[in-house]
Amino acid sequence: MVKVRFAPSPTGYLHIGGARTALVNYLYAQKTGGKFVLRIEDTDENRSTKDMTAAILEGLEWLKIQWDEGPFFQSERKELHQECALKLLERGFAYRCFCSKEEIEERKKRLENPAEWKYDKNCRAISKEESDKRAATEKFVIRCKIPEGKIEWNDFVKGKISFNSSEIEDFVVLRSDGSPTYNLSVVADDYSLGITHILRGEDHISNTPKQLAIYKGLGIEPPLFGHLPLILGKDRKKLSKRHGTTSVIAFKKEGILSLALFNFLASLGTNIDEEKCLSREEIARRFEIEKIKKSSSVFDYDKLLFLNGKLISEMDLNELKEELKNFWEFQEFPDDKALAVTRTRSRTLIELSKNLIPFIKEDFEYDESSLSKIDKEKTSKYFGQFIFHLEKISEWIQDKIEQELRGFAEEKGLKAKDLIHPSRLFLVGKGESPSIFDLFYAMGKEKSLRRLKRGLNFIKSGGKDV
RNA sequence: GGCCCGUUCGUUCAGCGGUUAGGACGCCGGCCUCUCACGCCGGUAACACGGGUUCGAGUCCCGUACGGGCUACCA
Repeated sequence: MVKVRFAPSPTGYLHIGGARTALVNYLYAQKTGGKFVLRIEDTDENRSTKDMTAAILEGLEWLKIQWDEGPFFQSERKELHQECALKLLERGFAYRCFCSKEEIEERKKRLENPAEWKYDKNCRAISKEESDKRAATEKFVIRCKIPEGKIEWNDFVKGKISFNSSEIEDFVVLRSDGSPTYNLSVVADDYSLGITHILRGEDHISNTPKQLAIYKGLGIEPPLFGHLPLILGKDRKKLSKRHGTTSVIAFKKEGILSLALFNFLASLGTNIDEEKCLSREEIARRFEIEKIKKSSSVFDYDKLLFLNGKLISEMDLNELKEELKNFWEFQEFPDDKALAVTRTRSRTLIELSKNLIPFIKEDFEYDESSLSKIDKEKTSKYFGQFIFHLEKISEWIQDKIEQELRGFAEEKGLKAKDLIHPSRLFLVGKGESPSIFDLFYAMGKEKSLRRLKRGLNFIKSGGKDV
């Protein structure tokens, strides 16, 4: 059975790149009926925090990327990792290295090009007896012995990838303080958890030969590897957790819907529909790991907004209401009619809620430029009568309102616009809104007339609210 | 610098030896119209370059250029 994992290190919020990796793993597990494991790689004492762990879980939960097992914490599995290091040592695939950091630094500096430094295998030659003896009194690290030849694997995203062993140094698997190093922990955990496929960012490609060496040293079968192209920012640089604006939770706060982000992430590098939002189930059904692109893609916020806007206009109304609640700060909640006329012109929940405010809040301000555009003279002269006409309407629906408005305009020799524009400004405080008749209808007779009267007073008093 | 990976419109996804190189976002224009959106219609725009292989190459191979990743007793 397929078993995959997402193994973030809690040194920052869940960002877009991590979420994408998690998503691909999740989708692959869903598609194959396998299991998806969550493991927190919190072995970096200094940088890992509980808060960040919680933040990552929050991000995953919000996106509804559900894991089947875990979260496991790498920091709680140190003994296992150490056992593996010892086993490597016993089997002769690792050795103690007594070189101090200073000594290494010294030798490195002597190189014509220190950047090309790789551990010089100085301690590989030390005999077992001597090593055991020195171990009692000296500090040491354990290094993995990289075998001669080539290390290669058939990456199921990238195809065949090959490294020359000479390019890989005998890296540290166990530090001088006895703590395991990343590559060792990963292998030990992936193996003990029974991970069958490792799907991770391509920034891990260079770790793979090292991990393969450990698998070999341990005498165990390695899983299959697939390296996903990275998601790049507009500058075509790796999108990283250092870019605060890429945090998943930040998108939530910006009024992006979880399903929209889910769709957007799923569409990157895959042939999954990007014209409209699909359900999570449908995405999993369509997901094909073999079709993931080899090249990286740029994060396009406009596309996300498009998807989000589309979802807002088309999703189930009750669900939309639930989502909106997180962004709504007034006691009274807008009704279905108000939602119906504003949703198609809102790309985020924040926009939606802004568009809805005039339906609830009475004392909004009038937009300066829209205010300057209306004819104050005509408005003062005719609006009182216009309001009077509206008041007479018994059945408050679009057709009747329109009939009345146009009729009144004609009667007074006005253009419909002369009534529509001020009405719009008085109803929502700005120059843009749904169709005026829809707006009147959605707002209801009572509220509409109250706003109209307030507006008229405002104009008559020369710009003072009364 | 070294090693690894990549390269189709500005962005994104198709195309998997023979296509007028297609869709979407964005942008531009039009329709609708009371505004802004939505929607609909139309337009703009790409196979990085050079060699091969082949009757024929965006599709296969090799270089070059460019881009990215990694290069810790971090994960």
